[in-house]
Parts: sequence; structure tokens; C-alpha cells
Amino acid sequence: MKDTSKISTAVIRRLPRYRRILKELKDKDIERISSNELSKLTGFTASQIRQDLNNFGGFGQQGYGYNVDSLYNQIGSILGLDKEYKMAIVGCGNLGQAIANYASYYRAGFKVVSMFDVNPKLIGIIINGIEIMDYEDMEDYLKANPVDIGIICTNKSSAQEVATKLCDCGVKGIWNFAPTDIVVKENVVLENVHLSDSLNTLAYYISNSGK
Amino acid sequence: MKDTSKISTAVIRRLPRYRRILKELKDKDIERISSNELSKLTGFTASQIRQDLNNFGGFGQQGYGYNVDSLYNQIGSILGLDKEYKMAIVGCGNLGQAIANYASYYRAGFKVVSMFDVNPKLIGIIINGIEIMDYEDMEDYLKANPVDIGIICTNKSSAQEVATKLCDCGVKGIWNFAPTDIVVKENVVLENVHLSDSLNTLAYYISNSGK
DNA sequence: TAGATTGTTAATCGATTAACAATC
DNA sequence: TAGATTGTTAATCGATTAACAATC
Repeated sequence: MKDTSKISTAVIRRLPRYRRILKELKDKDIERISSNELSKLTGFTASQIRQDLNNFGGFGQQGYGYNVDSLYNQIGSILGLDKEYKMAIVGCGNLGQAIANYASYYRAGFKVVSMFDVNPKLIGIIINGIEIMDYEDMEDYLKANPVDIGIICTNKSSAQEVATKLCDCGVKGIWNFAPTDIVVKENVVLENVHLSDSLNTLAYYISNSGK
Repeated sequence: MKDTSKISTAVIRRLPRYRRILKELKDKDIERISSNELSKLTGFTASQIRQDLNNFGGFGQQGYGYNVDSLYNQIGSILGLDKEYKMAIVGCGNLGQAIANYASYYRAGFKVVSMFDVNPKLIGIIINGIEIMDYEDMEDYLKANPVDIGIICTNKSSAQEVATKLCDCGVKGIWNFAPTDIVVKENVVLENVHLSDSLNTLAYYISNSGK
């Protein structure tokens, strides 16, 4: 296996997609698959698929292809999905609540364990078994009950302050849904979901399609 | 200006980010900016910024830089944000409701005009001024009241069927939040927001950080 | 005018694709 | 064994960066 720190983000971002397709094959009780067939299903070239996988090890067998179940598990393990992640949601409007209900059911390994908001109307409400707490108490609470991932579902103006506080509370990663660029402490991983950027990109391709 | 069909997706996906930063500068009443300063704010190199912008035309001025307000508007126009987009949401759980409240306030140009669900408990509810309608009636309704963008917030198993129906109703683009790959009719633009993929990527970097 | 900074060409770098020997 | 398909090296392609003449 190569030094994983040298593997490009493009490769990493393809892995969840491979895994998703493998899951579907697994559910259809398909045992083996060739890079060529996987190419048809994913839209990536067979060559690229083999290159990508060989960054992490030789998971296939000449003349046979890849074992679906085994490759599915290997990719899960590469992605770190055999571990458990505790998560805290900050900002419990519709989006925060959607995530609270969503995240846990897609991947058993991701558990929302605490939720925070400043709005007195939301504090005390129970979402998916978790009571929304006062944001004021977040620092104390998270220092006593640490989480791995902080999820920012606040508005733009609060996002940086929340991010800084989450970093101080020792999160390992931040999943940011606020439509702004935030800065995090060294060694904290940042993953942005900029919905407005995504919608803008869609608008571009709509207004330029057929040209 | 180059043939826009030859401009890579990577370039297009940087445009919303440039625009976001320019908006902040505009709000601070900053009039001009050089590619070098923009580089510091965006994290992209000055060279790349100039290259990107020159795909669409020479918006700068030697010795001066770029006029913030004008560049902001130009990028908006390139992205097609000077038009209006009517949108329909299919699947009105937390996520669908979050989008209904979200999309409209980020960009005045994106208007949610109809919402559909199969759940009788949701049908009739009013979200942000829009009454949720029965999914059964979607086809008839959208043929009489067409939209530009269909937003899929259903679960995985319904996503493809919904996508096909939206295509039949003449949408120009689909914004897909269901965690699955869907196929759309030719000339319909597809933009995926795979939240589970995003979270998996975050997990990878967390479990490989510090190595 | 002198200084600054763009627009654009050329050089570099990295990612994707092609090809094929290794081998199951 | 013969056929299939990987793992891996080499070739290609495209995107990013560097450099600098043009020019405000």
C-alpha cells in the first residue's frame, strides 16, 4: 500500500461511490465483479477503478475480478467506516433536524449524541431521541462528553464562532452546512456542503445547456 | 470568450466560491481587488483565478485589478443567476422542508413553487407559503404549472421513479438529495448532493489524520 | 512616466487512460 | 491448459502554475 497521505482527494471521493454500487450488487447476491462491469455501473473507466483500488492494495484476482462482499468491506475499512463516530449538531432548524434524522439511518457508525441551539423555542425539544440543549452550555457539555464530529447547521454569521468553539472542544472533524468558508484548527478536518454553490452550479448548466 | 462547452467542471465549481467572497468584499464596501488578494481569500492561486476568469472574458484592468461589484455581477450572469428558476420539491420530510425554507432565502432567483409527498400526514401542510400536494397529482399539476428544477428529497428507492416523472414533466434540471445514482433524460441537467458520500469522505480524513 | 497588475503563452505537474506482462 | 482479468508501467491528456509582455 502506498503512503495514504499522497493519495489525491479525487480518488478518495470516488470510494464512497464504488462502495454504494457494491452494496447494491451485494443486495442482489452478486458475488464477483470485474473492473469492466464496475466501469459500466459507475461511469468511471475500468483502468481508473483498478488504479484507484491499487492505491490501497491488490483486492482483486487475475482472471476472476473482485469479490463483491470482500471489496465492499475493504473500502468501508479504508474509509474508516468500521469505527464509530459521535456527532454533535449545532443549529437545530429544519436542516439540523433533517441531519439528526438522516445521518443515523444511513450509516450505523455515525451517531448524533447531542444537539445545541440558541433559540429558546427549540431548547428542550427531543429529536430522534436527543434533547436540544442551550448553545450556552455547549462548551461545558462537550468537554465532559466529547464528540468526534461537529455539524454546523447555523446561519452564515455564527458559523465561524461555532467552528472555533467546536475545535476548542476537541472535535476531530467539522461537517459544515453554513454557506460560508470557515477556518479550523490544525489537524481538524473540514468537510463543506455548500448547498448554495451546488444550486449555482446547477443553474449554470441549465442556462448553458443546448449551447 | 471561449466556447463555454469546453470549460471544465472544475472551473465552473470555483465560480460560486469567487462570487461568495466578492459578495463579502462588496458588503465591506471594498471597490477593487487584485488576483493576488483574491488568492489569499479563496485559497486558489492568483494565476488560476486569472485563468478561470479569462475563460469568460477580460474582466480586469492592468495595473488596477478587478472591480468588485462588476466582477460579482459578471460571475452571477455567467452562472445564470440573473434569471428566475421555479422549483418543485418532491419528498417533504425534514430535508425537503429544510430546502423549502433554505433555497429561497439564499438566492432570490430560486423560488420553490410546489411541493409533493405521498404521506397523507404531510399533504395539506403549508411550508413557507406552499401547500404540500399529493404526489399522485404531481404529473398533472406540473404539466399545467411547469417548473425549471425538480428537487428530489425522497428515499433511495423512490428516487429514480420520481426523476423519470420529473423529466417527463419537462424540468430542465434535477437537484438530487437521495443517496443513489439516478439517470435522467438527455438535456436534463443532474446535480447530486450525496450527503452520505460527503460524510464518508470526512470519516476517511478523520481516521487517517495525523498519519 | 513608473508601478502595478492583468491577459496570455509556455512549462510543469498530476491525473487519467492505454497497454500488456503476470497470473489466477 | 486456455481464457480472463488483474496489477502495474508507460503514454497521453488536461489542469495548474510560472513567467512575462502588454497596458492601464
